[in-house]
Parts: sequence; C-alpha cells; structure tokens
Amino acid sequence: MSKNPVEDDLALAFKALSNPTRVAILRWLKNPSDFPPQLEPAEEVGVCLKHIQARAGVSQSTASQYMATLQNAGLVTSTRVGQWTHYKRSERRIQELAADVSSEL
Amino acid sequence: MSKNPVEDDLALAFKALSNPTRVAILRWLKNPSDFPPQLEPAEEVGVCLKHIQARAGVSQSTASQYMATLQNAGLVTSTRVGQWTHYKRSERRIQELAADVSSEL
DNA sequence: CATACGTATCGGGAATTTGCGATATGACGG
DNA sequence: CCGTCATATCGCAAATTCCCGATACGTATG
Repeated sequence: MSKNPVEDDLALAFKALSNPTRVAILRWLKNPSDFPPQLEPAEEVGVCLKHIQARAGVSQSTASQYMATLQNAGLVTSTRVGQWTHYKRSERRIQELAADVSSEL
Repeated sequence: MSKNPVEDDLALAFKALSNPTRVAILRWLKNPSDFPPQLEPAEEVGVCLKHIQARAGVSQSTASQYMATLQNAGLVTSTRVGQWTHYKRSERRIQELAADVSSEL
C-alpha cells in the first residue's frame, strides 16, 4: 500500500502550507526580531509560541497545532527552554523544498 | 475581509498540490511522450484526460476535477481539440511558484 | 505546598474536501 | 438523426480538516 515517497513527501509539505496563516507564520519567522523580545539571541533560539499565537490571532491550542503541523512537515524545529517552546525555521528543509519544486515538480 | 494576497496566493497553489496524485500528475506531464500517443506533437498539445485518468487509476469525474483544481491554481492549461481536452504544464507558473518558494517563503 | 504561567493534547461540532456514480453537453461516425 | 465517445458538472455520503474550549502536564515562583 505504500505510495511513491517523492509525491507523498512533497504533498505533506504542501498540505502544511495549504493554510494562509501557516504560510504567514513561516514568513514571520524570517524576522524573529520583529516579535516582542524574550530570550536572546532570538535569531538562534527562535520565537516562543505565545508570541506567534498573539500575532496570528488564533487560540492557544490552534497555534500549538499549527506549529506541530509545520514541524511535522519538517519546516520548523522547536527547542524547549524552561516553560517556553521556541520555534524557528528549518532553513535547510525549506531550501530543500524550494529545490524540489524547481527540479522535481 | 481580504487577507494578505501573497499568503493566499501561495496557499492556493499549495492546496492544489496537497494531494499526492495531483503532484504525480503534474510530474507525469513533464514527459507527455510517456503516455499513449494520440495527437502529435504531444509536447505542444498536451495529454488528454483519458490517459491521465487511466494512469492515475481514478474515476473519470475525479480526474476531471483534479485537472480543474490544477488549472485553477494556474499550474496547467487546457486546450480543447475536437472532443478531447489536452492538458499541459504551465511552466511559467510553475517556475514562478518555485521562485516564490525560494524568495517569499 | 499552592498558584500562576506556557504549552500540549483531548474531544467535539462545524466546515471543507474527497471521490464516486449519475447525468448533462458536445463532438464524431454511420 | 442515433449511438458512442470524451469530457464537464451535479449531488451526495464519507472522510478529513478546522478551530475551539477544556483539560493535563511541566516549570517557575513564593
């Protein structure tokens, strides 16, 4: 029952990006310093969920799920520091996706 | 009520590509000559729905809807020739998408 | 310990998507 | 005209997604 891994992989990433808010979040994370400061350096550690939630204007649970979806697609990584979970872009994976869209698609 | 057009536009394309079969179809269309021959030159005219349907293993109506979805996202174009509708990739739009993933995302 | 905070997960109703068969439309051949 | 073929569209039940509030869990603070 296994399908073609290339198409499945691409479709998984695209599915995560099929939501405008999730696309927006990923773009926001290009500039972590645009968020309220919390833990420095933001560029390294990422942005905590609360700030993402506030900016996206969704509930806490929705924000958490959004990030889980993006993480599941490999587009972001998370780091737990104390009670905060910080998210940042996985530039490697995003670049890989861009390359795949260019060559595979 | 209008959202950010960049995110909405990207999300629309990603939504069309969030289905493994639709991704597969788009990739198949890179090599129209892999399909049973029908109208030459296939490279120019594209592939008719029947052949896409057969290869995808879905019903006729599903195949038609898949192609409508891809066309709606601008990823393919269609040309009617007699009773056949031929589909081919919109390389321009696909390239544009790749560029957006590279720069905007 | 008790409280507050940040986050993850659960459970569910609403909305959307999915993929099909049935049916409609239009082109072709006899 | 008629039957057939290729395609598009409709209608619908099943599956999935969406987004939330409620709840659980861990961490800090007093």
